Amino acid sequence: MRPNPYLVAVVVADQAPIFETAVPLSVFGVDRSHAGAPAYSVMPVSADGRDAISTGGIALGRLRPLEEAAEAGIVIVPTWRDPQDPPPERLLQVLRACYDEGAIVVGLCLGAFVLAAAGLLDGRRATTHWVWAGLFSQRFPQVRLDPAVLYVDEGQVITSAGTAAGLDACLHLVRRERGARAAAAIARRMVVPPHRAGGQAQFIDSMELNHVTQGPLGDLLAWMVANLDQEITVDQLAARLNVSRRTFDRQFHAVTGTSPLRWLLHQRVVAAQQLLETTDLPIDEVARNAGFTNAVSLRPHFHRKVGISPLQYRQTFGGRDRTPAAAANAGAGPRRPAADLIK
DNA sequence: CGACTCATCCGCCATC
DNA sequence: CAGATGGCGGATGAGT
Repeated sequence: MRPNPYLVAVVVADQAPIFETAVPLSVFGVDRSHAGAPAYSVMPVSADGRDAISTGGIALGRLRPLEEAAEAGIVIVPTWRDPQDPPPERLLQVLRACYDEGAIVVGLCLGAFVLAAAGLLDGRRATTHWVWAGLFSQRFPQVRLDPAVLYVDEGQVITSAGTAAGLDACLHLVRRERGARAAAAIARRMVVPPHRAGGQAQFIDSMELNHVTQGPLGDLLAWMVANLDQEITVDQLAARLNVSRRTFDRQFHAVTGTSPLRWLLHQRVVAAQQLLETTDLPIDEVARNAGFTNAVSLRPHFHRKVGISPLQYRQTFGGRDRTPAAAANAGAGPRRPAADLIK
């Protein structure tokens, strides 16, 4: 049987947080067809073969058997109870079968761990909640983790960063499959932006950064952020820690989930975003201040991470149009922590 | 664009 | 032995 592209199976797991679980149910499970949204239907399936107890002890019942996910054209694992807890083999088999039948498989937040365990991310790019990036890359070295972005679209497989980024991924999927108008209709009803620019690193402030990585490497990361306009080579960084180049690469990867250069590049794009928002410096000047040689080298990186050009970004987020949120973001000093913006 | 150069980065293996 | 370290080399990819 061909999977139905308008049927969305959501894998509900016992002990999984309710917010993340609710994200795909809210995007796909509410009929907004009168507002121009596509008429999806949602089928919650049980990851464990029983009712699920979620955050606050709320019971989620009337879940369908896992196997019925085979009918769905989209299968979403919205989160998982604990990244340390291996998913049941049966769940992994079902996900692989759905994939083989042509369904789009989505792992939001910790759901990326489940997709990776099923082998669906091997050799592909993916993301997950930044707190677990180190663990993820350690556990799944065959997956190319990008802990900096909100979501990664690999065609038949999509993964997203933590919590609210699941919304971005779901809306992206709607936009991709059904068009921008359909996605906008849903976003408008949910009162969220149809497309958020910038990656999840914008929600990691320097304090959190040191929290995750105390010690000499944490200091080094802080130093890198403070000296983005300098030319930084990996050999230099290794020398600063008094370890060999190879060991540095390994330690850096274990902590951040990425390689030094990719991490640095991302910080530079974020710095450029901030400068575009808060200053009127010419793009070339912005590029140099963020550590790029000129505007030409900034552009492709910026576009790849943010999705729009630096100039478009300034026109959208910079200048006099200061929403309260933008003003809060634009302040000097460390960026706001994730909680303030997501809650 | 395409060709070229060079740093990066990651698997592999020896060593501590 | 177990685990961390470091050197080597080749594929990759960024910059010119």
